[in-house]
Amino acid sequence: MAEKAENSGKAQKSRNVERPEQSEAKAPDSSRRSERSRRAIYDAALALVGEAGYGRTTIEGIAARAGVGKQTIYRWWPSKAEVLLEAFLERGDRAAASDPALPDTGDLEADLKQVLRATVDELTDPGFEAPYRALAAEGVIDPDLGAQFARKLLEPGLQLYVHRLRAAQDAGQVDPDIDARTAVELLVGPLTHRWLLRTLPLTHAYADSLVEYALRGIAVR
Amino acid sequence: MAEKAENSGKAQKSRNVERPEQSEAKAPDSSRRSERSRRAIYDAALALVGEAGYGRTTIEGIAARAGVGKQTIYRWWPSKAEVLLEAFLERGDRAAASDPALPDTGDLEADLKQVLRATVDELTDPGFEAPYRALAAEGVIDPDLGAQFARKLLEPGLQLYVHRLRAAQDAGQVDPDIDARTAVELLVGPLTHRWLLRTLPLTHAYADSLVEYALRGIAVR
Amino acid sequence: MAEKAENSGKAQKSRNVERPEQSEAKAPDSSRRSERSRRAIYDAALALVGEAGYGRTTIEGIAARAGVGKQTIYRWWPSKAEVLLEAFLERGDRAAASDPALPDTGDLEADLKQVLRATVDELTDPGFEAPYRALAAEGVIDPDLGAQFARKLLEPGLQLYVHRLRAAQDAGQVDPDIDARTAVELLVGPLTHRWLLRTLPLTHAYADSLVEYALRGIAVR
Amino acid sequence: MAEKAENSGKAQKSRNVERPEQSEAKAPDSSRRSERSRRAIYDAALALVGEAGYGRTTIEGIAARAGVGKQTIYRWWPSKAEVLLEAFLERGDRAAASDPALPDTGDLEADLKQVLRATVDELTDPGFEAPYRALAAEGVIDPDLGAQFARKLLEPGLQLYVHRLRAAQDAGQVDPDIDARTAVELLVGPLTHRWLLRTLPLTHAYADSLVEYALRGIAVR
DNA sequence: GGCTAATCGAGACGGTACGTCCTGTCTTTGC
DNA sequence: GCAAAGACAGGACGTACCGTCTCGATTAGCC
Repeated sequence: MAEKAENSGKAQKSRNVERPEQSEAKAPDSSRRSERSRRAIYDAALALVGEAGYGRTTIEGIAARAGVGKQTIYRWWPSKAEVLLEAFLERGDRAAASDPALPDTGDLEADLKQVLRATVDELTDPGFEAPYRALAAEGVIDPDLGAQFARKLLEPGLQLYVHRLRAAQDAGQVDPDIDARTAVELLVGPLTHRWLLRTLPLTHAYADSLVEYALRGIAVR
Repeated sequence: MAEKAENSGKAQKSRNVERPEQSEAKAPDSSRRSERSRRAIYDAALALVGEAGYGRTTIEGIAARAGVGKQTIYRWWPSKAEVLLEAFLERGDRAAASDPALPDTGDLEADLKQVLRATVDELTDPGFEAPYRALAAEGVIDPDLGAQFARKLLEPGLQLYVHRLRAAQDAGQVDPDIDARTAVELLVGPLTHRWLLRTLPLTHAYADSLVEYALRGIAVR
Repeated sequence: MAEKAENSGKAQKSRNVERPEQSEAKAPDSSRRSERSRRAIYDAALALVGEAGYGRTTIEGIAARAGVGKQTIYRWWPSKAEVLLEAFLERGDRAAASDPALPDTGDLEADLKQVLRATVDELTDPGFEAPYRALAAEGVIDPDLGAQFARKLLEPGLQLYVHRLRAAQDAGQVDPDIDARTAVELLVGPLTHRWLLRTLPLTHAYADSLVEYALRGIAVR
Repeated sequence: MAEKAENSGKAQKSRNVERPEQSEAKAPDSSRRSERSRRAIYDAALALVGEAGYGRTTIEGIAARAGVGKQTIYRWWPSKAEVLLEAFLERGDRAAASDPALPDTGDLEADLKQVLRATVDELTDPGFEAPYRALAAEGVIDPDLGAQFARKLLEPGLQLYVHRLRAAQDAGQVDPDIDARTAVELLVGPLTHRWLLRTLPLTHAYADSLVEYALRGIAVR
């Protein structure tokens, strides 16, 4: 506990990192930004969250570990959470780029089971879990950050499922009247539910059951 | 964001709220506890979380608003999150007690749609949402609190669904080989997913779709 | 150089250390004040000013050296300068108490020469000089502090001279029409001038000359 | 209070403003110096010290107000105090040049009273007082700056008094055995004392008294 | 009259200290 | 002996400046 001052409301979020040309007040000049510092901050942030947890990770701590002045963090990010989000995206882009699509062997059930099992493994991987949980939790509270979290981190992954299901619909394996997006959530929603809320253990068997039940729900009648 | 010092790990300090008699060091005598202060603290905590958000709610603030010494809070709760959890339980017990079971009209689909729609309404009710989100987020990060959150707040509700589904199985409306618990998560998982992660709006139509898809998945073949 | 934020204008000076009963806003309860911390802060402040100079002495440094939280300093003093002023007074009270009057051997010139020579020695004593200069300089800039400096530190000493001169007037050694106070300043003004402004070295010979010239100026005609 | 980092000691850094040709490292080429910037900096420095006080005047503030880069200040001056000192000298040179000698009507007492009264007026003139006090205070703490302050600002003025007194000695109005320099300090020392240390108000009447007492002290016997 | 080198405005950088806020502990006083 | 009150050591917050460094863009002074 013991959070000090939620920045919600300050709202200079998403300031000008992406659109530096239209700022009204006092935008830093991103063309002169130190790439070295940016990377060092990402590394320090991810490392500290992994070691100490989100709540015990401080901006001062990140700055010190990165060998950077505090102002360099405050200049470019509006909050600790956004530092972590960008750090995560930077890392995630590589992962996403390396495997841009879900497998399609023609056997939808086998493909989905494989992917959901892999997701279970990822969500229980210690190195991945800590910062991801931290971000998710922060997004639960802060609508602004939550929206970014969903859009930048979650949606790209969900769209892969949507494409795979549409392919299955085209192949006549899934009811064409089904909304693919809702069907995707039928799969990943329960998984996320167990992971976030810790109601029951997250296992491969559970992943398999979900695929089976969900596919029955969306099968061609 | 901007939480200061996560209590993660510190939380399992004494836990003598529930078992004050076996404590090792110096348990306060709960028989002399001020009921007046306890209630005032709950009220203040819920009010402040609603007004300022979880992160901007402080123990000092709760104490001041409740007209109570800080030590009175530290004496009886190990963390800000647990104060809020108990405050919520206190309030929720009344709600749960007032309506202890899901409706059973014989029409499973109609019953579930009604309940899920009501859940959607509850999750988007401003007075309810703020502290509930705060607790959920805290539980996402803190395994200890998360376990309590799941056990005390979530499970009782989920069990109502399980009972209703078992009744439907007994009535031959649902495949008897289906695991009722997993089926429940097929319903509430996606709902929770949208609520927590804000991927898409949470609507009655979505609740209806979930019921339809899920029921097809668990229907008698 | 590089002073950061002069407190002039903030003006919550002389808050309630002396009159804790009439405060309007949020006066700390001085009856519960830690004597231990107070003394440690005085010691640390004087030591640091002596070692590093006034400008390089920081509140954080004083707090750290005294083993005290910063807030304990901010709670009781409005500025670094006032900490030092009180530290100095605490020390000075003992000195003043030990020798409450100027010598009176009947020979005014000899008495004054002795006292002024002693003053020269004091003003050039390294341990005494650093904090005294620091306070004087701060008082030069800050009218509020300067007034306190004059009233609490300077005036008591000047009054000793006034009494001695009045005794000399009563003894017929000094023109009774002379204003004793002005005569005192004729003696100590030039001394202070050389010390503060460093125009020329401060020596016993200079002290003697001042006494001679000044006594000629106020002698019985 | 709240000065941040006194530059004491750092001040003798390069001093290449006056001797740019012998520097060891990399002296800036003063022939290419921007006169425009130099004046703008002086103006900004004096204005800010007058408006906000010495402690709240920052190098960044001077640069911003002067429309100048920070480095332009750091390139040519070793400290904030020296900027102010030079700004003052620039202004003072004009004043000194316009009236290079004390009046000599033959009536020493009248001449001195006139000059001391004028000094009193100057020292209480708001526009003059703020930066002059600031410099004096800085010189009280920083020996290096204090020496410059005395040599460049004070001594020229004091020498005018010395010359006038020597003239009076030659005219047989003052004891020829008196040290003129000490006699000058007998006059201006007490005045400065009251001004710097704020013991009592600085008035024309006080100036007159000082002249009278001092002249009696140095009169021909 | 073009070349070149240094100064210029600008401002990002690694730092330090600020003064505030809150933590969790401890002590005093009253009930 | 719990409670209200609040002082305490500690530590992070976000801000303000420090003095250094690095960017183009003038702008000399020398060819």
